[in-house]
Amino acid sequence: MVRPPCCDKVGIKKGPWTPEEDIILVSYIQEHGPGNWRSVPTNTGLLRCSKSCRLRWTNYLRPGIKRGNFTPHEEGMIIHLQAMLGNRWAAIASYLPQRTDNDIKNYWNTHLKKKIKKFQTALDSHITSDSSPSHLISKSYGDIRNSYNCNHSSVLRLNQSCSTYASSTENISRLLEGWMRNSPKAGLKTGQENNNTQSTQTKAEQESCNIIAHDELESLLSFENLSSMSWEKSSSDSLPLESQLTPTDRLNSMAETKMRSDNNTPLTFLEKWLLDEATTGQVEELMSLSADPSSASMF
DNA sequence: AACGGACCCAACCGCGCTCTT
DNA sequence: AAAGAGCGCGGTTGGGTCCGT
Repeated sequence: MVRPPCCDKVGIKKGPWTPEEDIILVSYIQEHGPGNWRSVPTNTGLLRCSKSCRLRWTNYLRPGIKRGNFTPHEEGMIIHLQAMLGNRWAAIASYLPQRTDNDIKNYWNTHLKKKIKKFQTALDSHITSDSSPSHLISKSYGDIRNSYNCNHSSVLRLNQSCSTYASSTENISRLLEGWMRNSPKAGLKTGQENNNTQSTQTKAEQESCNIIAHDELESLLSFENLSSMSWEKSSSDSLPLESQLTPTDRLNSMAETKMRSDNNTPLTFLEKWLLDEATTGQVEELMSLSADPSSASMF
């Protein structure tokens, strides 16, 4: 079936979205809700194809999106889910409701892939010289679990507090803020400003965060390489179906799953892992653990 | 200050799936 | 059952920014 790309039509605009376009799109979606993308350009007068509108909404304007500054916990989740699911970014993103698949994909391609490659090289050379003591492996496993528990808790909090359109208003106000500055590059700046608004971290702080993340990554991957293979398949087998759910559906599903677990109904290993909140209180301990170079380094 | 390469990310492209007619 | 339309997903790219020289 050969179809001309919708964006090839004459009069369809390409390139970066302007704040004006963003406001039009957000206003329209606030009024009519997301969906029926075909009608969006027609009804709004936007010179964009439906696909472009959908992408702009889902990857940028949608409420509740967190941009930049991936936490070590998020990194851990992405790395592990990627190992289980492969490059199924939408499925991975469904476990991180605040993140878009595009964001995760970009982060993977620009940061994590390199880190893993670098680490793999180090691991290869390490394996040839020495083997990892088992107590360190199990400690590492505990770290990852805590990491997930922390993230899961925050996800649940997000779900409880997330008010879709209130948050969208916040997006618009941020857009307007950028627009009012009337910069010649306002359209391109918006994203950066959103980033900056949400993050007060300095470059140095981000760097130090990256170091922590890398330490955690190392312990994570040591587990990945040495301990996870046996359950990987059974876990992933159950995931594709779940991945079709929206983040909200998933959270509800996870809550239900937790209830099932209370009734001793079998869970997948991943579900158990994600939902076991018995050690949630150890999150702070984990954070100090992650920041402590002596505890993070296995080598 | 100027330049060039590296990096990052928003946006686009193309494929495949699902739903409708 | 077949064709077309709409949508979602993953891969890729263009251009802006950062950073070292």
